[in-house]
Amino acid sequence: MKPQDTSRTVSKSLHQRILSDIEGRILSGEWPPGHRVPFEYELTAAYGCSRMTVNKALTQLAKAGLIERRRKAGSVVTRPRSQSAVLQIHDIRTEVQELGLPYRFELTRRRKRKCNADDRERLGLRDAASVLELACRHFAGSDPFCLEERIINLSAVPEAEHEAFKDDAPGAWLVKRVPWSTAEHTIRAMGADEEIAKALAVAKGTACLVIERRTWSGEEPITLARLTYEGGSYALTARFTPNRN
Amino acid sequence: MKPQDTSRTVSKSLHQRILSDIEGRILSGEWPPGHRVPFEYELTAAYGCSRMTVNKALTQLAKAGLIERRRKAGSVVTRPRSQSAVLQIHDIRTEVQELGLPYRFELTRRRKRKCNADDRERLGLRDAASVLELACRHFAGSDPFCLEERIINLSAVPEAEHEAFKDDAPGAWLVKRVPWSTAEHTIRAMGADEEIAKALAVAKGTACLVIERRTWSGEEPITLARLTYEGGSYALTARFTPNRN
DNA sequence: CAGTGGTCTAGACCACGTA
DNA sequence: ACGTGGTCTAGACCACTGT
Repeated sequence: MKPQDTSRTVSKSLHQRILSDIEGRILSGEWPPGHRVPFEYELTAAYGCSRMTVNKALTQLAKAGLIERRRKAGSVVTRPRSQSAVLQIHDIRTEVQELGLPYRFELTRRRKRKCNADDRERLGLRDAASVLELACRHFAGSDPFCLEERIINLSAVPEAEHEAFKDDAPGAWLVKRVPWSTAEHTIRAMGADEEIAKALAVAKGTACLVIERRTWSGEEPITLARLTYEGGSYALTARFTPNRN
Repeated sequence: MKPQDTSRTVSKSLHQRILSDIEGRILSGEWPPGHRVPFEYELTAAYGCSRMTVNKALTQLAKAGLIERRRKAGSVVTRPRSQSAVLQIHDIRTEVQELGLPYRFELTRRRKRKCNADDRERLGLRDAASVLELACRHFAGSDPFCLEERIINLSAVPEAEHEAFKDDAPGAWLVKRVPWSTAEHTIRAMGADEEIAKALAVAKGTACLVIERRTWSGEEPITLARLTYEGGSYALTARFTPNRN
């Protein structure tokens, strides 16, 4: 591996440049999950530095969860993690199954369109990028559990355009394919309007928990999802240990 | 500084032991905010190791935000951070003032009592520890903004017993004094019952956002807070960049 | 100016896990 | 058994910053 162009990233320390280089290759998809990262001695040769320096970079990447390291076998790029690792939102299928209920979902809307001003503002899209607009209902047993409305940035995830979302719901499908680096959640309570009341089979005005999640890979926006849960049947848990290792 | 007793923490690497030792002194309050951490060369002598090893520990503590490092001046223990650094819940006073509204709060309940079974289960208290039970209304202008119900573990924070909470609301007071290491939030939507409707001056059944926050310092439970906001006027934002530095 | 942290080196030994 | 990562050393030079 040759060091990437680092003309923009001057004045950083060497181990940080090595870290950024590798992180860039992983987030860009050049090194997909399962790809073997060069051994320490290979990086040592590539960057012309000592082993301690590349070790520092690789150790940090491992702590960040981007790679897994094993003696003798070397380091490999990790599969994209579910968001649950950070904010304990499980994949909805898992959530439902942990309640001991059978899970199914149905896709209720699926169309490709140019992004509008609202999308651009909320997801930070540029110009007239294409997005895939989806809606989906998740069921726990025979009851609607969650209403999902989502747009996917097709310039970031072009393969979504021809995906039928038969086996995996859009969220689960994305998590499997796209490594994300930043997620922002906005959470609020809202009385169900007519449309939501109908979709979730609750009375109009019922308190609902609304979670909007925006996800980026590096600087590139990936998806914007709005999940609406009936308030009484759902709570969100987030546990933090600030930055500790 | 002498290395702490590490009989329980065998088989950890040396830099991890150094890190744990210092972290323990900070979280226990033995080294309060502003306290100067020993220089690297002092730790080198105390632990009989090389400078790289203590540097690794101190660098991690700085990344975790427990200490701040400055050349020539050494490292000092950081003031306890507001939770906003992690989950962007600001101190309520700040939240209100950012809306451009005058802030005030009133304490509506304050009593010391033995903890009951419910407290023990929810906060992980042991035996018959004493707790301080508080309730508090926060106002934005003349409108109630948030209802806060809280218990504080008096064995962890004994000085709370004689605190009047005149200038600082209980949450702000705690953040200033107690360094926390872990926080867990549970978030749900709930229709306002009679009591909440009255306290927040909204109609019964209005969708409200309820945040329960449990906080620990190391293993010791500190406080359990329940914050209830009127749904339409409030949203919570959390942004994550998983462990990246 | 002097003292501290930031970074890096060129070695070393060991533990672990795979082959 | 052997190759890799995990850890540590005893130096070094430099940048920053407070005095």
